[in-house]
Amino acid sequence: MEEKLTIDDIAKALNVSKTTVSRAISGKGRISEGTRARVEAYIEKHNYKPNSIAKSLAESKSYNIGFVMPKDFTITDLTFYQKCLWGINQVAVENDYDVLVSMVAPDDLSQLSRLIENRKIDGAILGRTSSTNVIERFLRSQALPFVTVGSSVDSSVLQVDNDHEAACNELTTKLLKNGVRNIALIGGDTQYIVNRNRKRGFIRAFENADLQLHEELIFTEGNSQEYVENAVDEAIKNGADCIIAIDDDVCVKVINSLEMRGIKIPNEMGIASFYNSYLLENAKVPVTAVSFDEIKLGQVSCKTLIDQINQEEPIKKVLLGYKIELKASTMKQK
Amino acid sequence: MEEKLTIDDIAKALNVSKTTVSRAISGKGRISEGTRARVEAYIEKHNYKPNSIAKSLAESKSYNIGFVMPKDFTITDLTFYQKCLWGINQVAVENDYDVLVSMVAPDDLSQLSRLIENRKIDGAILGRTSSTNVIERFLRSQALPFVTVGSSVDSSVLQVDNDHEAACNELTTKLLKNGVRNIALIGGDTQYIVNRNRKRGFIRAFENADLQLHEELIFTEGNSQEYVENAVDEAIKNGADCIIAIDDDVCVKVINSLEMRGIKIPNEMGIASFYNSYLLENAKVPVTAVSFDEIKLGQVSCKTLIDQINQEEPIKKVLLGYKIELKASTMKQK
DNA sequence: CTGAAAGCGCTTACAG
DNA sequence: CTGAAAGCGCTTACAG
Repeated sequence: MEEKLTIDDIAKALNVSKTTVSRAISGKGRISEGTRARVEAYIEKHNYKPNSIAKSLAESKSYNIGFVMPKDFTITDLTFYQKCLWGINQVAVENDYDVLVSMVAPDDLSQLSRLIENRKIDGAILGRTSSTNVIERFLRSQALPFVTVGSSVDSSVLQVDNDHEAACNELTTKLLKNGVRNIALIGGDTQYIVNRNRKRGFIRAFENADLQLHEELIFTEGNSQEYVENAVDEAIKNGADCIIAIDDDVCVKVINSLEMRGIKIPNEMGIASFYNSYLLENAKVPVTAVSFDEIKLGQVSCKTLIDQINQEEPIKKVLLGYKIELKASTMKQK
Repeated sequence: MEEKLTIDDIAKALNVSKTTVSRAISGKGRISEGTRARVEAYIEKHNYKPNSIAKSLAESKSYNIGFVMPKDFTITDLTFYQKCLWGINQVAVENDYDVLVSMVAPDDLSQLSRLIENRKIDGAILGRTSSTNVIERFLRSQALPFVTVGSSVDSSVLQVDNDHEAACNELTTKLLKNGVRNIALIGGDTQYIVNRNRKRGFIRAFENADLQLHEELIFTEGNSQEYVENAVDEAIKNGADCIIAIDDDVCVKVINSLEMRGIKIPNEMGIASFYNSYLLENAKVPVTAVSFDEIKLGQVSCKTLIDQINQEEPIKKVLLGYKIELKASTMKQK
């Protein structure tokens, strides 16, 4: 391997000053087209790559952003984060940033705080928001720019989210139009805002359609196997004709529960879900589901963050769209 | 927020030189216990945090390691990587490193190469190895220290792996002792070394037991729905009495296929799998499976890498253990 | 045991 | 449009 070139080497070789070389590279400050081109040609030819650490030190910027994800993820979350990360990374790279991963728990922000103390990141993207917004408050106390993926209870926070409320509202409305009336909503922890928003959309659909909401069919305080099984039992007992699962993981549990109880999908019970992930692929019946563009979500949140880091007046709140696909799981056969 | 302290501030406040402060912090070089303690006390009191970027520049080290994962992951992979990452991160932090994530494809090493060009990482951990070992060769050409999680075809590479061959061998042996004879092996792409190793362990079990291996029951060239379904059909046709799935994802597909064909587990067909992940939780029958300690794998590979970065003569190849749990899916009821 | 000084490789006021 | 010089905040030979 050849020795790494420095800006100094280039300056000497080209008989100009380091300042000039630096300007030619960054494009900042006045510089004649001629010199710029000469420098560029030299760089191209000798495959010069600036030392990003030196740049960082001089500019007091790390050119890294942190993607903060919770330690306690479910499998659905995981694929979600992964796709998000993919989008984030794409935009980050385009803007000359790299992405550091940080795993936190509400009671353990040590990893994140270490990253900040060490000045390793210029900003952060929060993968999950909760109603306690501890992480948001922490980041603000550290004066670190950040964006949340998912809505925050704190409206002053930059946030990029799917429009979960509208999505759940539209899904529910479609199902109601399809003829079911006693729709159950199962799963989720209303500590998380995403679940609150879906619930709100669900309730609103009944209001808009002037139909009676069945409170006794709402089970939104858990995701565990036991919780879901129990919810399914209750739903059946209370006359549900359709179940909306809060995510694909819960959906799989619901499907298994129904199967064990000998209840046929869709004729005896309709099923719909959120995310339309890999998990539904193995289901016997194609499942009606809302899907989101997680990669886009990552891209937009990353762009928003970088704009903020660069003081470019980012938009405060962005809501992305969704797609609803009605499939066999909610189409009764005559 | 108060202004960030620098080593210079401390030196002035304490009436010593920067050199001394630096030494007190790093522990390198001779320094009297008294001054060391004074510096330490000051640091503690004023919550001084060194600027890691300046340190990086002075030492030409980034104190970052890259975790390289493939773009084209399956869901099983994903949870695997996640746990691994968790272990890696733990050890990294203990050693003052942070972890950058890089996603690559065999035909697109751009992200990784960018990270290296920008000197953003001091070493890398490869999450997946393939028989083409393109990434290994690339990293070597860049003279970057690295470790593979999983075995490499290139024996000169530092590698940390589960002992897949022994694991599959022991699993197969146990099943044979249990009385089944016509064991099928389904799933996996022998381009990946892990799958080759398992296959080898599988074959060896038959040799050791002096039993006839059924070549027509081996289907190790794919993971897709179609491939697995077809393999299951063939296996049934060829008289299999037990199926070993190459991973939990394949296992779920196998279970679904069997169910659709009305074949009962375990009485008509035994089932066993690898990883024992979340995916098996929703199965109706508890599934016999080999499980690994992915977090440990991450920890060990990270330690190995850091040792290499620090020129501390790491071990060339480490094989970690496994655990086999026999469950209902392979216990015929009388 | 301690310090003055040079260096890591960039950026950026400031002066021309 | 261009350059000399100072600075970002550390580390580390070298000398004492």
